Amino acid sequence: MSQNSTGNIKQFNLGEGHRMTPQRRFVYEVLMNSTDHPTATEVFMRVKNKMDSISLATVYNCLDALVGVGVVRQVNVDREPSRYCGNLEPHAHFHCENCASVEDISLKDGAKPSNSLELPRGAKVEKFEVVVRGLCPECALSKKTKKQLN
Amino acid sequence: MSQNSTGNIKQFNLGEGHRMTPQRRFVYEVLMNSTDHPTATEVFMRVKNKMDSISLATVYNCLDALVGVGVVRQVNVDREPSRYCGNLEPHAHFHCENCASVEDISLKDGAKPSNSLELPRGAKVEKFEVVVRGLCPECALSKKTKKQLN
DNA sequence: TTATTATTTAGAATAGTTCTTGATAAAAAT
DNA sequence: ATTTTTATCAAGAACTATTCTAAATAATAA
Repeated sequence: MSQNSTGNIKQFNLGEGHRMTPQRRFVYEVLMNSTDHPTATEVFMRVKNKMDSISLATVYNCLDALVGVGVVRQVNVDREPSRYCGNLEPHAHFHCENCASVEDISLKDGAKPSNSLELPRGAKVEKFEVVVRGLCPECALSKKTKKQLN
Repeated sequence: MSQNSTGNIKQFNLGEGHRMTPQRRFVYEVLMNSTDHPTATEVFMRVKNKMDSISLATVYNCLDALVGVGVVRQVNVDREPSRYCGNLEPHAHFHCENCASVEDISLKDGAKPSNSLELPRGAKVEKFEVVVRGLCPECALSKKTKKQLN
């Protein structure tokens, strides 16, 4: 069973003028049961297993709504397809240039990436996005092995 | 005169099998004379003033070549059009959600954003990208003023 | 000079995302 | 309950930044 089973999904309202529909609930559940930062299309395929009638456009709508309400994060790495993330804790992302996986990176206790920046005086900061690009441990290992064989 | 006048543009080779063509030189000069992180289309328009025959596809080709050689940085914020940056010093970017401008943010002396991250053991880090989103000083001020008027 | 290779150009193609429109469903008002 | 209003869904068209294709051009190597 995944780390957040369907039964444990947090209940919440979407706020004034927004409805919690079955489609939105399924999209939310898929994200809470995923740690691999699926794209909209991947979310679509996973939800479609439970609700065959759902459309890709609806998944985009639902993701927009959930991101807008703040219960889901949108993660962009370069101009690749947007990915979605149910982890609301402040964290960064590691993007593997070989296998294209995206993993969460947690922040060291008390450390803020913003502490190392000379922020513009008077600017109002809304949020930080930190992306680290490179090779994940698995790909770093397999590339090294491959290089040794040549 | 801009901070890097055309006459002061650094000379460089593109390496084995790569040619420094007039198109590439114009694209490079535009970036060295810009601090506003133009998009490919904006670079195209600026180069077109000096070389009317250049095409947008060529600007994309040139930008790719210059980024590949490492004399120019590609900056992505969300999934907006890629922007290009002649500043090779390690730095972060501030993106204004109101006027969509992108400004450089310098790093505090000796500080590395990576120091605040729990990087995956065994990962091979290629580069960091730090984006701060919010309101630039000008927009923060004008929004505050507008709010006071209401 | 000839052959090879890299580059440019214009336009077509691609792909993720957004938009449009009519249908459906939920909530509010009567 | 019934009507009215509003929000959402679904299918496909439209949009747009970027990449690809193919032919022409230019530069380099032989």
